[in-house]
Amino acid sequence: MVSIYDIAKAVGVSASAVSYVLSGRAEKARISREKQQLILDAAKKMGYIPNMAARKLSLRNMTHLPEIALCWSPEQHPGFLNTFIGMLQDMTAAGQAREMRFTILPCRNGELEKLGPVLTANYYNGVIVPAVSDDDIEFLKSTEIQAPTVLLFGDIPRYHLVTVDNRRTGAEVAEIFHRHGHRSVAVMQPAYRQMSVTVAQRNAGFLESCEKLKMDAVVITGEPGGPYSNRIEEGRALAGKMLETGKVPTAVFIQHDLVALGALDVFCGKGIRMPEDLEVIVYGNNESLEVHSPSVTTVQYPTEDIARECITVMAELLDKPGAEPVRRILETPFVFRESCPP
Amino acid sequence: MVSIYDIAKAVGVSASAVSYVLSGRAEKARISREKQQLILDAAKKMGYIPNMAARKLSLRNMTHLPEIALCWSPEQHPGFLNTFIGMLQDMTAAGQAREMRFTILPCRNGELEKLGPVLTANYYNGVIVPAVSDDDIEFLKSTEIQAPTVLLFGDIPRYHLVTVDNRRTGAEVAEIFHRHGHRSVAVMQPAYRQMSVTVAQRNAGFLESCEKLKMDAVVITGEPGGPYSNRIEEGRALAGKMLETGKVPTAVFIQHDLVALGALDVFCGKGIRMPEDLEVIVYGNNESLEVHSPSVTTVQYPTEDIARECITVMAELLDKPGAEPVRRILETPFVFRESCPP
DNA sequence: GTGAAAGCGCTAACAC
DNA sequence: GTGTTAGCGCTTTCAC
Repeated sequence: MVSIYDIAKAVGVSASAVSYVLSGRAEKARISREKQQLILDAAKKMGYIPNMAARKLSLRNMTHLPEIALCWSPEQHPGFLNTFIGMLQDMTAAGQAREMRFTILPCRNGELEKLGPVLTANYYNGVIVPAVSDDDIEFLKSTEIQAPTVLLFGDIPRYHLVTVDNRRTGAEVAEIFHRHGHRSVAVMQPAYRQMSVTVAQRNAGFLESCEKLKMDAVVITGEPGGPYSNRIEEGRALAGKMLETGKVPTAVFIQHDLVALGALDVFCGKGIRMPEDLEVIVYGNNESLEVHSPSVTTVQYPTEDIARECITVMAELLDKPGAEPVRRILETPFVFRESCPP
Repeated sequence: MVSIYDIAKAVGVSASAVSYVLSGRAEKARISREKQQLILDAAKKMGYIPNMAARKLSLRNMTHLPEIALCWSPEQHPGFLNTFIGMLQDMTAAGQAREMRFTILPCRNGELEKLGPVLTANYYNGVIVPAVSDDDIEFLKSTEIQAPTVLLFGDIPRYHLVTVDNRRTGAEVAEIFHRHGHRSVAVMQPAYRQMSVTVAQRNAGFLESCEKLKMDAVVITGEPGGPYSNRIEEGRALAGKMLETGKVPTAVFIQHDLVALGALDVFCGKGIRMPEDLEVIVYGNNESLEVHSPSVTTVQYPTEDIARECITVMAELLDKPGAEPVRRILETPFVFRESCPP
């Protein structure tokens, strides 16, 4: 890394001159025009990038805020990040949580391991991690993160946890279908490069309950790398697959909102009436499920609650570190609509 | 701010002992159990929060990445943040952009001013700002940000800009309506706490073209603080408002995807046929507009292109600072569907 | 106009 | 086991 000293040496001036020029306060020290240009050119040529850690450290007037790493995969729940930022803004504005700075560490599902060095280097005052796949959980288990760490999924005793009970959600959907007299049901889910543990848990909960309740259940899954350009297309394909099943189920639990939009489109196109011919429950928050015709019964991942809880827990942990690991299991509300009345 | 020295003094040990204990390397220095506990307790009681700037500075083995501030308002395009992170991940993985760290500075529309101190303190190697309201633009104009700064909206000559031509989009919609023989049209937009400049620009472009083309145009807008629980409800209300208009327009440009979902729901409910009775073009990316019945013609905010360009520009700026301000105006593609065929 | 030097809070090598 | 000390890269005061 090139520092102001390197530049100073190259140009033949002192480090402070470089500092003045590069932080735009040249006139304050009345550095000569030519010298300024020399320094600027050298900095550019040498690829100088100011070291913010050093800058912050020496800027004593500014209070330093805790820095939290938010590991994030774009494959996650797409609206969560936005909700999270909104909640942070609201809570700090209302004085409900101390101020913090969130830095996003992008990371694909299953590739949390790549963040290993950053996470273990104690670079952040806190860490928020969605442990989305088995590999991620494995990695976290084998890694000792010093900073207070809040998991969004994946239960590891020594870390804090803010999550929902996916298995129970799956089971509840099965119970509703059973109560409605269905004998043959299905669960539909898109393909994941690395199986998402949350999907797998809901799936397992659903299938277990089906077995207990003596309902036939088929699993309809996309193929990783299948010929779908997006989740809606995948939903269309999966709906086709479901309708080709020998005994077409009379109720289906669709685990992804966009997949649902595609599948519903196919169902409607084939004249399948919902809920009369087919009851549908969707796991997802996409607002359009509300205005769809028929309107769609959903189970919601409670993004706002999760975000609020996450921020609260993190804020508390910063103030009293070393607290006993917290486990907050939040409610996943059912919103009953036409596609599957209560 | 309490430092390890404060703790050391309070407990009566050396700072290095405190450092060892608090960063979990107590056994490495073989600090006695009791002393560890003493230090831990004191840190907790005194509300110690490690200063990450100091930590990073002294951890010499780790390379420091440029830190970019991403000012963000949750009222923005909701999926953009996610797209942005995905794009960042993809581009750095593919070696198309140097690695960077993005820190999110939450900030409501029109309240950019509150970030003034952070932005002008040279705390970040780069800044990305959506200047969404007139107040924001005013603030940016009057502020001198040293770090390379990329605007997502709002044209300020000394900063870089990656954006779309909203005025032209509005004009193009009007031209399409005119070509289709409409004489009476409408533009519909939700309420904003602070008027969004992008909405205002599309609005202006639309109205100007309407005037030029001699079409009657009404503006249907939500009231700030109106009785809508969400954008879909607001769309329903606005649709009602539109239908009460003396001369109901035969084509409408809806500036928000969720508002559109609400409005379309009302139109469908009233038996209004699209496109026969009413042509609809929506500004928005919500996927459900594709599967809506009728499917909806949209103009898309090109999130992926914007994100890619933004990252590219920022990466280049880091390597050669002081470059001439860049202006990248990206295309907003029309996707023609049933609600308004080409 | 310019450079030397102190110090921001922390880590880690080293001496005791 | 524990304390001393030398930086990390930068800003800023102060002497020249």
